[in-house]
Amino acid sequence: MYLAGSRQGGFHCSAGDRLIESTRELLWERGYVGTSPKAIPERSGAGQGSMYHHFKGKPDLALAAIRRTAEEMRATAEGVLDGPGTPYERIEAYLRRERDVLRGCPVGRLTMDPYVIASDALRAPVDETLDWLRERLAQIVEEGRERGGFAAGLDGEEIAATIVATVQGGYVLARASGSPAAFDAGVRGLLSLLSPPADTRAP
Amino acid sequence: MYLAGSRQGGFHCSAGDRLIESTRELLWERGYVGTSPKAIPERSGAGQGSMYHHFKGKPDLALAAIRRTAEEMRATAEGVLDGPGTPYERIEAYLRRERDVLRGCPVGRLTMDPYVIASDALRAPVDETLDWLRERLAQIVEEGRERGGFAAGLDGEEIAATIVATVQGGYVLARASGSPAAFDAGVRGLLSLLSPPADTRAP
DNA sequence: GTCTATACTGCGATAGAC
DNA sequence: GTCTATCGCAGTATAGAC
Repeated sequence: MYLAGSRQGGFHCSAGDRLIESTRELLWERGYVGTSPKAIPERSGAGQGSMYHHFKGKPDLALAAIRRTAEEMRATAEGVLDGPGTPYERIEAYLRRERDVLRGCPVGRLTMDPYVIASDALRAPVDETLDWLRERLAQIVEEGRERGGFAAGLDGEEIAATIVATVQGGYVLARASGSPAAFDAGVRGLLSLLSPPADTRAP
Repeated sequence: MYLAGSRQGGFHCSAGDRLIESTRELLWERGYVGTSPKAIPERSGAGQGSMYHHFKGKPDLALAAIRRTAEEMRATAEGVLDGPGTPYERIEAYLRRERDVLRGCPVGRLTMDPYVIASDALRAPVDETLDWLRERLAQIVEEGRERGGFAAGLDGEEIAATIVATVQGGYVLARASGSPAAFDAGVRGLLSLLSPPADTRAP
C-alpha cells in the first residue's frame, strides 16, 4: 500500500508514484467523474490489479494525486512570490509566469467537480492551497502599501482575492474562446489597475 | 422532435421544455459527464423513451440546454448593464448582483467540461456569451473613461476581461472554501481598484 | 507485486407495446 | 407521445494465478 506523504526513497519511479502521476494528468484533463480506474493504470503502463494493490480505490488515489498537485502548485507560486523585486514586481511575475493556459488550473479545476467538493478530504488540499496563496499575496500587497507602491486605501485580503480570482477566471475565458488571449488581457487589465503611480516606480 | 429556438406556443410547459430544464439543472450541478440520460427524464417526471423521442441523444439535449442557459445569462446581464447610473455604478451593479455563488456559474462551469470544449457546437454558446459580456463591459468602461469616471490610461477590453475573470474566478474561490466570502472579497477588491477618484464622484 | 479473468453495476440508446 | 423492457458497453472493483 502506498503511503501518502512518503516518497519511498525520494525517487519518483515506484509503481505507486507512476499511478499518482497518471491520475494527476487525468484529473487535470477530464476531472474526477471523467477519470476511470481503467484509464489510470493503462496510462502508466500497468495492470488494473496493480493499482488496487497500492490504493484502496479511486477516491484514495485521487486524494494522493490532489495532494501532490496542490503541493506542487504551492511550491511554484512560492518560488515566484518569494523572489526578488518590489511587491508590484513580484505580483506581476506571478501573474505573468508561464502557464499552460488552455489546460486550465489543475487545482482550481477541481472546484467544479461535485464529487471533490462534496468530500471534505478531497476539497481540503484545494482550499488550503488557494487560501495560502491569498494570504501570501495579501502580505505582499500590505507590504507594497507601506512602501508606497500601492494606494493607501486598498485592502490586502481583498486585492489578493481579486488577483487569484482574475487568474482562475482567466482560465475560464481562455478555455471558452479556445485561445489564451483573454487570459492575458485580464492579467494586463489587472496590472494596469494595480500599477503604482509613475513617481514611485523605478526609472 | 423538439425544435431548438422555437418555444412551441411560448409556454414553458411542453415535454421538450421540461426535459431541457432538467438538463440545465443537471449540467449546472454535475456537468456533462456527470449527467446521465437516465437522470434527465427522471427529474422531469418522464420516462426515458420520451426523451429519445424528442431529442436525438444526450449531446442534442445538452446543446438545447446550453443555448437556453447562455441566452438567460445574457438577458440577466443585459438587464443590469443597460440600467440607469454612471458607468461605474452599472459595473458595480453587475458585480454585486445577487448570485447563487456556491453553485457556480452555469455558463462558465461548462468550460471545465472536456466534452463541451471539444465540441465546437457546444462551446459556441458559452464562448459567444462570455465574449458578448466582455464587449459590453468594454463599451461601458470606455464610456466611463471619456466621462472621466475611469483613469485615462485604462484599456476597455482589458478591464472588461479582468471584470469577467474576477467573477468567474470568484466562483472558484467560493466553491473551494465552501463560502461566498472569497467571491465578495474579490469583488470588493476589484471595485476599490476601479473606484474613480473622489472628485469625479457624485456627492 | 503484477497480471489476466471475471463479476456487477450503471450508462447510453433502441424496440416495440400501448 | 409515452411507457417498460432490453441491449451492448464501459466503469468500478475483486479473485486468484504467477
